[in-house]
Amino acid sequence: MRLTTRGRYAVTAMVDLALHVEGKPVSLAAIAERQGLSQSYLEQLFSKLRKGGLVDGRRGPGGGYSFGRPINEISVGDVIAAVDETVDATLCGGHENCQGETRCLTHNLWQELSCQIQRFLGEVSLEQLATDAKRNENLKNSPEVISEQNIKQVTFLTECL
Amino acid sequence: MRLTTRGRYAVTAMVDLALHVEGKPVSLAAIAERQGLSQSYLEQLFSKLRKGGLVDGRRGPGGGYSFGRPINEISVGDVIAAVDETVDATLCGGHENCQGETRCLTHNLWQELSCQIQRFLGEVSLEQLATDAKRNENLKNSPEVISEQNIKQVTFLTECL
DNA sequence: TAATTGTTGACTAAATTACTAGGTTATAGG
DNA sequence: CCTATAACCTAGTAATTTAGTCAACAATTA
Repeated sequence: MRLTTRGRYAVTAMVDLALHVEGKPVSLAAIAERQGLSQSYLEQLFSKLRKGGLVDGRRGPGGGYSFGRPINEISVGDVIAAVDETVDATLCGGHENCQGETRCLTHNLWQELSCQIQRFLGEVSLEQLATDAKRNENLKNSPEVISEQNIKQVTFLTECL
Repeated sequence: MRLTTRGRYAVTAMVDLALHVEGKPVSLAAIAERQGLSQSYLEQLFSKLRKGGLVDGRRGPGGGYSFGRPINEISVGDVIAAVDETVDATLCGGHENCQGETRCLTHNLWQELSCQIQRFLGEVSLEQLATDAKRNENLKNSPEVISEQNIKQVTFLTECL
C-alpha cells in the first residue's frame, strides 16, 4: 500500500469526472484544465484506471471518459490501488530469506495493518466525495441551505479537525 | 500524508523495540540484526523519532533506545508522521495559485480524507501491535493457548482477509 | 583509558515521480 | 471520404525520494 500525491491526482480527477458526467463522457483536456493538472500525466493515470475497469474510454469527437461501474461501487481505495499497482510481495512472501521468526512476525504484522488501511479506504466511495463536493459548492452560494440528507456528510467532514 | 516502506521500517523497528525493552535500552545494532535492516538507515530514522519525542537515546556501553512515553500513547500514525515529516501544505495553502473554485474544492476534499486516514492510524497503538506480535509467537509454541484478554486482538487481525 | 553506543553530516546508486513530446488509432460530423 | 477530435501508446527526462554507505565525533560505562 502506497499513498502519495499520485493517488491524490487520481482521486481528484475521478471526483471531477463524477461532478461533470451527465450522459456524455468527459475529456481529459477538460479535467486537466479545471484541476490544473498535466493532461499527458492524466492520460497515463487513466490508462491504469481503464485497465482496472474503473473507467471507460470513448474516442473521437465528443468522446472522453465515463465510469466503468456506478460511483457508489468505486472506492477511494480502488482508485489508489489502480494507479499504484504495488503488488508489494516484499520480503519473505513464503520464500527463502525469512530467517528468524521475528522478521516474519513483524512482516505479517505490517501486512495486516496495511490491509486494515485498505479496508478503511475501501469504505469511502466516490459518490460520497462527490456529494461532499457538491454540498460545499452549494454552501458557498447559499450557506443557509443544508438539507437533512446531507447532515451525515457534514459530520463526515467536520468530525476531523 | 505519505505511506511507504520507510514508514514500515520505522513501525517494524518500534515494535521490535517494544518487544525487547525491559528496564534496559535496546541498541540499534540488535534491532538491525533481528529485523534484517540497515543499522545506518535505522540511525537516520531514529534520529527523527527522537526529535519527535517518541524515543530516548542513551549512549555508551549498555546504552540504546527506550520509549519517550508509554507505548499505549504512541500510535502508528505518530511513528509514520515522525519519519515522513510531510508538512504537505501542497498547492493553494491559502495562497495565490488557487484559481477556479473547483481546484480548491477537491483540494480541501483530499485534505479531509488524509485527515481521516491519519485519524485511523492514530487509533492503532504500538502496545496493540506488540501484544499481537507476542500472541502470534505464543501461538507458534503452543497453539491452543488463547487467553480471553487476547480475543479482541485476534478479531483485529482476522477480520481482515 | 578503551570499548561501546548514540549522534551527526556528507555523499550516492537506484528507483520513483511528475512530467513532456510525439506518435497511432478510432470516431463523429460535415 | 475528409478532418477534427479525442483516446491510446511509447519513449524519454529532470527532479526528487529512497535506501542506503562511510566517516567522524560525543558521551558513557567498565
